[in-house]
Amino acid sequence: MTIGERRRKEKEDLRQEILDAARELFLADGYDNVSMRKVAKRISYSPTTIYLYFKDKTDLLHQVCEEAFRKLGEEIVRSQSLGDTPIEVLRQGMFAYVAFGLINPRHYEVVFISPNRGSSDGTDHSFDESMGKRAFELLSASVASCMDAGVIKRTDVATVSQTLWAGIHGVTSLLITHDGFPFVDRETLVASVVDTMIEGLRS
Amino acid sequence: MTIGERRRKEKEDLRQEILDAARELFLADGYDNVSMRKVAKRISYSPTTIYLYFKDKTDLLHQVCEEAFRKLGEEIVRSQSLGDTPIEVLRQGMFAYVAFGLINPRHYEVVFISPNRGSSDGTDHSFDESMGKRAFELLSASVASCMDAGVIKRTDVATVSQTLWAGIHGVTSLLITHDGFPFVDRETLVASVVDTMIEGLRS
DNA sequence: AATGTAACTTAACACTGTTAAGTATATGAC
DNA sequence: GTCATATACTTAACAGTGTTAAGTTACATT
Repeated sequence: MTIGERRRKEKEDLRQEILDAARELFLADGYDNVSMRKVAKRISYSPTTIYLYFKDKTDLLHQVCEEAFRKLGEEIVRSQSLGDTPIEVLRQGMFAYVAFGLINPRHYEVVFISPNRGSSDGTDHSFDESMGKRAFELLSASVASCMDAGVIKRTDVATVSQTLWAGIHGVTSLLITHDGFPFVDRETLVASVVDTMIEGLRS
Repeated sequence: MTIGERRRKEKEDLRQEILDAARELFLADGYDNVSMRKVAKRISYSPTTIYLYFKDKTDLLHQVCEEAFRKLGEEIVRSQSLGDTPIEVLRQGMFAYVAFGLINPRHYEVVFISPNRGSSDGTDHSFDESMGKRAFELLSASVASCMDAGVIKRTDVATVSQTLWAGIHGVTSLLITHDGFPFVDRETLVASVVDTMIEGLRS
C-alpha cells in the first residue's frame, strides 16, 4: 500500500501548504483583508481547491489558530516550572499567558478577542474544544493548589480562576487593540495587573 | 431665512433617520451582517444616498457609537455619586462601567473590543476623541482621590488606573464575547474582579 | 484497453462597499 | 412667467467577496 500512502502524504502536504499560506496572510494583513482567492493565488491553486481541504474560510482560520495555540499550553507549563512556591507558579503562568498574547497578537485576537466569526451552521468552533480552554484549565489547577497551600483565601476555585483570567485577558487585549492609547510601560502594567490581583486574593 | 432653515432641518432629519436605522440593524445583526443596501432599504432610500450623509460604512458605525457612549460618561458620574467614601465612589464607577458594557454589548464591542475598523484614510477615529476616553478619565480622577485620602497605596495614578481598567474591561469583554463559556454567576464574577483589585491596592 | 474515482478547475450566483454619471425638483434671478 | 442653477436623490456600474455545481483531467484497478 505504498502508493496509497504517498497519495495521502501528498494530500496532507497540500493541506499544510494551504495552512501555511493562510497563516502568513492572516498575520500580515488580518483576517478580513485576506480573500480565499489571495490564499489560492499564493499557492498557485484554484480558489475552490481550498474547499476540498477546509469547510470554509472560518474553518481555515480556526485551524490556523489551533495550530498556534498548541504552543500557549506548552509555554504556560514551561513557565510555571520556573516557580518554586504555589503562588510563584501561578504568577509565572499568568505572565506566560500575557506574553503569548503580546507575541502572537493576531492569533490572540482571533481566539480570545473576537471569536464570533460564527460558523453559521451549528458547529460552535469557538472555544470549548480549543487549545484556549486548556490554558484556562492550567490556570485553574494552579489556583486550586494555592488554595490547598493556604496562601490565598479559600473560596470558589472557578470564581477566582475566572477573576484572574479577566485580569490577564484585560491587559493583553487592551494592549493589543488600543495601541494608540498612552499606556504606561508594558512590563510595568502587566506586572501591576498580575500582582494587584494576587495581592487581592492573599489570605 | 425660514425656508433655508426648513431645508436644513429636513436634511438633519434624514441624517438622524439613517443613524436610527443603522443603529437598530447593527445592534440586531452585528456590523458585518449589515450592508449599506439593507440600511437603505429600511428607510426606503437608495444606498448611495447614505454616502451624502456619511463618509463610508465605518463612519456610520462610529457615529452610532459616539451617540451611545455619551451615556457611559453620564452613568458613571451618576453611579459614582452613590458612593460616600472615595473607595466606594471608585467601586460604583467600576460597576457602572461593566454594567454599561453588559447592557450595550454591541456598542461596547465596537468601541472597546474591536476598534480596528481602520478608517483607511488618516483619520484615526478609534478612541482618543471618543467618549470612551472620557470614561477612563473619570476612573482616573477617582483613583487619584483615593490616593489623596490614603486608602490605597500611593503609587503612579496612571499605572493604577490602567490596571483597574484592564480588570473591568477583562470581565466585560469576556462575558460579552465568550457567552458559550461556563462562567460563574455574572454578578458574582464582576464583584469578584472589582473587589479583588481594590483589595490588592489597599494600603 | 476500459472503467471508475480522486483531484482539481471553470463558470457562475448572489452578494459586498463604493463611485461616476444621470435625473428630477425646487429655488433664485430676470 | 421663464430660465438657469444648485440641491437631492437614483441608476448603473466596477471590482471585489465567499461559495457551489458542473465539468475536466489524470491515474490506479480491473
